[in-house]
Amino acid sequence: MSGPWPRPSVTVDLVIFTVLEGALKVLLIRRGGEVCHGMLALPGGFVDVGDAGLPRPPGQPEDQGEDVEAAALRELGEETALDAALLRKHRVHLEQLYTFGRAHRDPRTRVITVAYYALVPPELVPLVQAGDDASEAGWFSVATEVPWSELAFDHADILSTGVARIRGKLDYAPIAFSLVPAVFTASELRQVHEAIRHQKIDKGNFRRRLKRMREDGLIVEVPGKRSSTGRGGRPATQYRFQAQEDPELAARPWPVSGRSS
Amino acid sequence: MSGPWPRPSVTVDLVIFTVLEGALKVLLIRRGGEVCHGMLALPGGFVDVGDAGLPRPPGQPEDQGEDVEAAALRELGEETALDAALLRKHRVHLEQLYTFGRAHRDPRTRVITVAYYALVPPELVPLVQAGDDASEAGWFSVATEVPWSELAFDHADILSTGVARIRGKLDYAPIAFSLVPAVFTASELRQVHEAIRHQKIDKGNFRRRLKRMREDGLIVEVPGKRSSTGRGGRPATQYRFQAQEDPELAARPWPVSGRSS
DNA sequence: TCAATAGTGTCTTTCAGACAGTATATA
DNA sequence: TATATACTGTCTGAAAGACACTATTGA
Repeated sequence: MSGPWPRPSVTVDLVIFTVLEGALKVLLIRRGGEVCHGMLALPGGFVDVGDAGLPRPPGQPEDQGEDVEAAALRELGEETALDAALLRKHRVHLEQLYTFGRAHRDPRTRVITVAYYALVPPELVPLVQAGDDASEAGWFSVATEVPWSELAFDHADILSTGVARIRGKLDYAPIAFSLVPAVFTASELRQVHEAIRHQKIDKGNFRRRLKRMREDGLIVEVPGKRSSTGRGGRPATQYRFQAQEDPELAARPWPVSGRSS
Repeated sequence: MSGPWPRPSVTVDLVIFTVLEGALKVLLIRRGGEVCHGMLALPGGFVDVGDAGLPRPPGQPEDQGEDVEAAALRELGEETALDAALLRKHRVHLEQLYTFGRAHRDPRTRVITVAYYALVPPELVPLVQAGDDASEAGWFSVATEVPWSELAFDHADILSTGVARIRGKLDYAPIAFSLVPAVFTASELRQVHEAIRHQKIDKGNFRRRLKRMREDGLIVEVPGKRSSTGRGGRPATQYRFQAQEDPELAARPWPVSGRSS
């Protein structure tokens, strides 16, 4: 029922975001392969599925390879040249975005891709070595620099979906905290919101939200003040994100009914 | 780079919801296969990928099979015994949920599954023939009847994700309209909201939301009144959902910069 | 008449947007 | 001093929750 049947290739593609100079940016690499040669593309690669579906001696169990999530994490490390410890330490956020499975989205062979997005804090950006092959690539401002019509395959769709996703979640999920330094000021957090929404936000109103976050224990004040810009002005209070226990862990929609036997 | 490599199997699994007797229900089928025999499972099946990855005469193009989305739609038709025309006519909602790609989630071979959820209006439920093989199966109340520990594979995770998704989208997406008859009363729509959220909603406050929907052109009044229950009481005003042009069609996050050449 | 359902109105709280004003730093 | 940034307060309106009330049907 599942052995000798034809199977698709499965890849992961990554929409890696950061915020630099007040602008939302995405990491793109220059393609070298046969197809879409020279175009810009999202980083990605094949999911390691071991020897799945290949003939093997009877009795030997199949090596099923890595989780799709693990493949995304591995690719993130490879494409940015950041090791797993750094990614963890700086709480780089990685989340599944959508699966793109149109036939012929890759003309060579059937490829289904599971897209993820990642949020890289600006402090890590100088360490990122985009693309092992060191070809022309790097961070592109989503608003002004991404050459939408020059993106390979359906990567423009994937990128659009990624931007829409972080915009949609910005107001109710801790998206922005993954795009500021570990210790941040109100202005820095606001500028990240402005970059993602691509519009100005009222200072006073944003402070009110910050105040609620503090009351809710979502952020805590950090001793010491710091000028956000360095170019003068009154120094700002600093904050730190206070990670909550993951609400998804308690996620069985209703009490388990259990087996009566 | 993509020919002779091992590939995973890819399936679609469906979380098919309806609301019956004031309760959110999901369609489960009794498994007959070798693995997880006798357990309950979400309906699903393999994505047709043509002859992808198989050896073929040089020069002959690969048959890449069907889109993943098309596979989900096809499975929905097969598992419910509803034809495509009926699904369209009754605006059955089908949307990608999440992709589950843990290694060993199926012990036989590496299987990555793209989960979709579907919303079936109650008027269609009597026509649904659950499972071609006609084994014991059917609609289970998510709150009281689903035997979570007896679900095959990781289908409990998939179902949980589906319930969480429609709950999260209930207040800002037209989820509920796909779970009432084409012409509905305020009470009927409210009961669908109550079933999904699994708690009572104040009549008056819900009416206020309905009023706004009418002002926004989201719903329109239908002439004629009808008692919701049939057991007496004052007859209710009827409404009809007014489909909007899909906002996702205008979705390029920023103006296309275009090629300068 | 009662029971059941439909529908209205009001009070309160929360929160966002707009905007004016004050406070503290550097040059 | 001027300028830049940080921070506070106030007015308004939109919307949700709680709850009391009236209206119209069938039995």
